Amino acid sequence: MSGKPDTKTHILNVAEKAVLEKGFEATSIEEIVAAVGISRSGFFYHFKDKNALARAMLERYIDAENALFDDVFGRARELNDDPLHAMLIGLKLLAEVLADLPNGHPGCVIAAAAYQDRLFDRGVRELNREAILAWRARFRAMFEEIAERYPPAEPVDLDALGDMVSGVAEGAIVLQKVLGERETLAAQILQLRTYVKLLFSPRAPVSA
Amino acid sequence: MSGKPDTKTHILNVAEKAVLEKGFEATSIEEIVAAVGISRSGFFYHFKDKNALARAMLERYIDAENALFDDVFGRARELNDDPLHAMLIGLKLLAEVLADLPNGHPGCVIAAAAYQDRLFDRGVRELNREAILAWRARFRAMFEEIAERYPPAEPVDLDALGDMVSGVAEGAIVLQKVLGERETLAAQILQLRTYVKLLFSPRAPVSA
DNA sequence: GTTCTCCTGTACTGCGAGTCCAGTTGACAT
DNA sequence: ATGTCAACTGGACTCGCAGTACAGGAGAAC
Repeated sequence: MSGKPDTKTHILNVAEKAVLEKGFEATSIEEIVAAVGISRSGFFYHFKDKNALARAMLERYIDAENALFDDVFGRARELNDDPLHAMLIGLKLLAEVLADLPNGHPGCVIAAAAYQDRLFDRGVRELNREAILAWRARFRAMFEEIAERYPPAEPVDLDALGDMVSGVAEGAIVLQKVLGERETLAAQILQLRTYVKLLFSPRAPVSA
Repeated sequence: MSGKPDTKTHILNVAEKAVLEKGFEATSIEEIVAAVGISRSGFFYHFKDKNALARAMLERYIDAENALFDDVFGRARELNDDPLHAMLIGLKLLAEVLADLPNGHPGCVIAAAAYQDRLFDRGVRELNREAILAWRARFRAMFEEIAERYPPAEPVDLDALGDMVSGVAEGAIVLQKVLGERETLAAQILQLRTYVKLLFSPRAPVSA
């Protein structure tokens, strides 16, 4: 396919890689344009400033994550129409996909932005917020459907449960980055899967 | 007590607050010394460079977290000698402590460092790594003791379960920062508590 | 052959990190 | 009283990077 991505996409590719490796501030425009093979002026032609770059990166990242979730949980639902089983399959697929990434998940642009807050304008922060809320809503809806059919073993706040998917992933990415391990993210997703399984699987207490 | 912390501590206090609000790079030495009321030269008298500041902040943060865990899980164990119940009490206490922080948890220096990697030298990264591994070991040991007495309902990787405590906390802090909510961190810790409860509580399948 | 998009090149401002170093101030020691 | 040491101040400097300004070029599209 694309032997040549357009320059703007090329910049985003290079920038994303560098930012996830080193942090946003630590990535200079100088090195980005060197890697892309354009001039500094060329960069500023495409992006007003670094803030615009951050915004574009975030938008792209959020879209990609949404597409990944659509794909994984869509496929899972096709495999099994039961909402609980679909969720469990989806989480397993997700863990597999994340484990198969060549160098482990590179990190989350959302968290990167969260920890370098002041660099970004309100728009960027708002974008970030909306993405997290959308994921909460997405997973909450899925858990609601499950909870209707399978009463949870413990009382549970479905918003918190929805947040847990993004939260566990974010946290695991941090751990993975710090530890330099490749398996951590998948392992944590599988822990979450076990939780969901236990929470919604039919069972009876051992004692009356 | 301390009407006057010494200057070095004062710098660390001011810097930690600023860094967690804005990110490390976005915090200038200029504004730190202005807030502390010393000169730039005064700053460099105490810290060789910003890296030294980061290292000192990390060390302090890790020590404080360890002290918090010692306190919370120590108290929990005093309240109940059963390892599972102590863990459940400890997680509840932890959620309460974190929820009671005035402005929510300010963020995690570990994650902040993880996402601004290149700024720091190997020593800082190693420090970070050791802290995460120490927490893994700490919680793993607690879960091992629990698993001996209460066979887990699902096969579980105890390292991953140990990591989950720091991981869920890290992830929740990110969510909380992005969402601007105060309850997220406590809610996520309570989700983890529910997972632990379900995983280790005695039960029997509903059908033969 | 004009116009538009996508650049290049140069030259500039301004900020913040980090260095160097000379000098000050107050406490404490002898 | 004298010396000395830790904890600073102040000023001057270098360097790297973000961002601005603007003039101009190369190629496709009409």
